Amino acid sequence: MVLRVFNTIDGKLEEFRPLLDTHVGMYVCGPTVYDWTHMGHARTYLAFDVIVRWLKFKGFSVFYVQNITDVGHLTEDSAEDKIAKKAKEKRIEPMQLVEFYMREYLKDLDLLGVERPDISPRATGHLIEIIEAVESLIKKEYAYEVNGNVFFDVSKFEDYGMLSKIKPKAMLAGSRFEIHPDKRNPQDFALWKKAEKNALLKWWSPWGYGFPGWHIECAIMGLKYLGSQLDIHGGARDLVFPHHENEIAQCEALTGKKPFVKYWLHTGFLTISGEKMAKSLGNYVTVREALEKYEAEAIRLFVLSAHYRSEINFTDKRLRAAEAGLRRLYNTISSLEEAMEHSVKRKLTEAEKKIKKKVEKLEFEFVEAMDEDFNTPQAIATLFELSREINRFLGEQKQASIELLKEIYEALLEKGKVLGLFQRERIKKPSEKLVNDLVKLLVELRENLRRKGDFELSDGIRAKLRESGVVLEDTSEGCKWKLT
RNA sequence: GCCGGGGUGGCCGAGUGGUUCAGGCGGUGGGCUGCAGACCCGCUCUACGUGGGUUCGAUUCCCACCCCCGGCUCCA
Repeated sequence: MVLRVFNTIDGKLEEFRPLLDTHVGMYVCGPTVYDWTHMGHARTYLAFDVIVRWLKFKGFSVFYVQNITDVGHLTEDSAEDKIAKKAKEKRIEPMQLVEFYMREYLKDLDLLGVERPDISPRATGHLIEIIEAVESLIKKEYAYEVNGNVFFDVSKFEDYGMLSKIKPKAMLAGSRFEIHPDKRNPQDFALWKKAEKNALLKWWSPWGYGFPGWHIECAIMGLKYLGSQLDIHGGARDLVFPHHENEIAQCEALTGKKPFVKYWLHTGFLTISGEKMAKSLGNYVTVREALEKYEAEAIRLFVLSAHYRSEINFTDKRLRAAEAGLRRLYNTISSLEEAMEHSVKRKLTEAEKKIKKKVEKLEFEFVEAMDEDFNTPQAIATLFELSREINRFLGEQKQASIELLKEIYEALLEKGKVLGLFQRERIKKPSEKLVNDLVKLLVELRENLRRKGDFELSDGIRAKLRESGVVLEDTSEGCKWKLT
């Protein structure tokens, strides 16, 4: 079956064919690491995690690059580097701040079960490449230098606006941006910025001390690791303009190869109370906070219960619903595991042939759903249907064929894995608290038996517990216990 | 203002020119249970923003309108 993906650049579904038969070069814009990762970010990375998993499931080899931006991102009001600003506040080295939040970011995604990209290159590790690229763009007359700033001349790039459908002339209409006096045209964007004398983040360049503009780092790292043409480039919707539009301009101007990216994939926003979750709006929930309240796989099920391009609203009710749904799926898995323990080796009965067929049909529907632009909500629906069929089957059968149960079990787990589900450690190690609670319960129960004079049973409990390493001591102040 | 995306049953959320359909959560009735839970079955009124149009037939296509969200150099 063919995979079809929705390409932002022409706004429609297209058959997915990588440039080199089964090899996929994929780039996703990573975070600027100056603060905790929030659920809005997680939504995007979770979506692309499933996209990568599905591509691999389909037999593609995927080379996945996701950058870490650690310089060049400016605040709106003071035009100060976000990282430098925060580092100043905290009185620490900017790269110390970067290192901290980068590690926490990776940890957050690990906790959510997101597979790491193949490489996570950092902007500051590519200053040489960036400077070279800027020089080259100047030489090709796509860029110009004024007072230590280098700008990309948008008027030289004919296709500008092809991704976002924004016309350069119309751009200024609702603009909230103050135009830099050195720009030839208001829509030109900075490739290299002159650094203030006391700037914490600055590097020497042919134009003096400065730092890279926001869009160039992704462009250059994309080219460096994936070549002049990428199969997939992704990110959230808000990156379409200007970030991705500018990447196209820079890369195509630089390499002369079109298109820079074959398939542009963009995720919808995670909202909260119907509004975009964003740092600047202050309405965000960090991944860490979410994980304190909800299990990682419940968060995942919640995110995947809406299509990746749709908006999804973060509410407690929905997370709880996801938890309940997940519990249901896990119940089926447990039932299957239990059934396998007393299954038999024999030919399939009629009922077994029937369930086998149903499972195969639902597996097919799962694949169909995922092939249609990674339709996870529909894929999840087939998982629930599968669960219901299995529950019904197991309820009716006393024993079943071991081969069949194994087959069903593996089918279910495999589909779950593609979505990053059912990875939970199911053999739970008892927590200290649980042991305490259980022993306390037994002790109380035993006290009741002793009061009733049932010493045979109460002594039996004591003996059994001793075998398990729990020693009970009946004292005048009541029963005390300890572990051997 | 310009440009996108969207409005589906109590809540969430897929989908489609037509006959049985999503799916989940919640509620409710029943089955199974000594009870509870899990699980299964049923129900949750004419579900598809409003008004037109095309069509034998539209939630799905076209037009207009209303509302929501987003982008228009901070953003995943």
